[in-house]
Amino acid sequence: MPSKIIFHVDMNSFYASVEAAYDSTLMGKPVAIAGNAEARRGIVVTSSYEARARGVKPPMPLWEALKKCPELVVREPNFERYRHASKRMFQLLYEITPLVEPVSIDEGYLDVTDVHLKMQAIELAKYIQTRIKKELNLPCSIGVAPNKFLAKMASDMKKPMGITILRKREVQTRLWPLKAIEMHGIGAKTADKLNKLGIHTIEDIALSDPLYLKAKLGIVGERIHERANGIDQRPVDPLAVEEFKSIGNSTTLPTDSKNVTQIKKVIMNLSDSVGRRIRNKNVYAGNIQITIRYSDFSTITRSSKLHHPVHSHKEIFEAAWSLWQKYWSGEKVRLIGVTAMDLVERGHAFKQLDLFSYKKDEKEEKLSSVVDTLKNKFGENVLLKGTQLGSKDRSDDLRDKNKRGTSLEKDFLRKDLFHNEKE
DNA sequence: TCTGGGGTCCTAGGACCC
DNA sequence: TCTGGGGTCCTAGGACCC
Repeated sequence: MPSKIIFHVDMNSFYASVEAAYDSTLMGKPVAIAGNAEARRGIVVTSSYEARARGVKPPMPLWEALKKCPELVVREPNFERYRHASKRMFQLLYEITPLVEPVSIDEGYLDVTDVHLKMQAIELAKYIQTRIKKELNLPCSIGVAPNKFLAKMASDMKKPMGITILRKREVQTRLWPLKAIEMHGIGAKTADKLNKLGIHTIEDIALSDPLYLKAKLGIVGERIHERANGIDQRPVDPLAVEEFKSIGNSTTLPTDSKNVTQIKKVIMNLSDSVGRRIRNKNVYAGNIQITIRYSDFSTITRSSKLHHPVHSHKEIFEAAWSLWQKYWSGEKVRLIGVTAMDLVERGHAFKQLDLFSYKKDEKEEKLSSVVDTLKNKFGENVLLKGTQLGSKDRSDDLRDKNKRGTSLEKDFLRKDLFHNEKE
């Protein structure tokens, strides 16, 4: 199979950059975006490069950031603003190809294998980066590679405003020297485990026996062994963005509390908000979950399957409240969350049999409709030879069963996980 | 004055069924 | 003479990411 050309576009310090683009007096200053700023209970979600130079980086608690850098300019997040900037950024990417997979508010993959412009990949990357800078006044880094994993690793190598090409044959020289924890998908816990096994670098992972890694780490072990060797078969999936599995809201209280009246109100508000969000998406919840975090940060989740899927804030609240009454320990609470799970689309909420029929070609239909939509929007000329119609991968099996047919137009860039970033 | 809020995927145990 | 071996569903927690 001929190799692909995948881009990973990663916005630099996205929230802080958007704020600076919006208010030019922030340019060149140490800026931090942090929630809960008055209560000083928040964390730094994003910081400008000037702030990073003084040691202020996510996810540092705000009080600590201010100690390090007293002249830090602190802004509360303005998601409206960030979603708008994000939408414009992705629109620009869709002008290049419909094979765009947004993964969060500020990053996405592009499969540009079949984009035939009279440009080399590097020139195309430069073109995209320049346009985003010129038109939105926002910096980004782009990784160029034969698959998603390598593209992601590449985009991390030069920031801000970097373009990095990572070829398969360069994996040994450029990827292998990195520490294990720098691999996308390896966090603190896994890095710890690996270190205890004497595995410290990506090279160590690549050269380990895959069966040994699998025995120690399960499927994660298998996966990191492949990735360390530069292998990643996941296709760029432009439809992934509309596949919701859960929708939830949570909040940290201004101060820890065991005041039931106050907490009841909070649960009502969270239920309202979750209800509004699932109604906007025309889905019903078959399962409601609450999250309780106590003062000592210990966190429990409790959920229960409902007899029939629900839609209204009242029903969501009732389910959440009864879980609370049943499971609250009586200790002071720090955070409360309410989440809708087992989402089913409107119209399918009261029957289930059709889940296994006529889902087969849904994905292809949807992809065609994306292509049509984009053609209407941007014209024929920009696109496309072999789009991924008929491509087969993991999404042909289990995941299709859960897919829901919400309106692509409406939901396209509004996936609500598009709320946060970290770097 | 510790540690936000939005998600996904994976694992593991028990209930239940044949 | 104590009892196999599937499989699915449900629930809870953990790891990870932005």
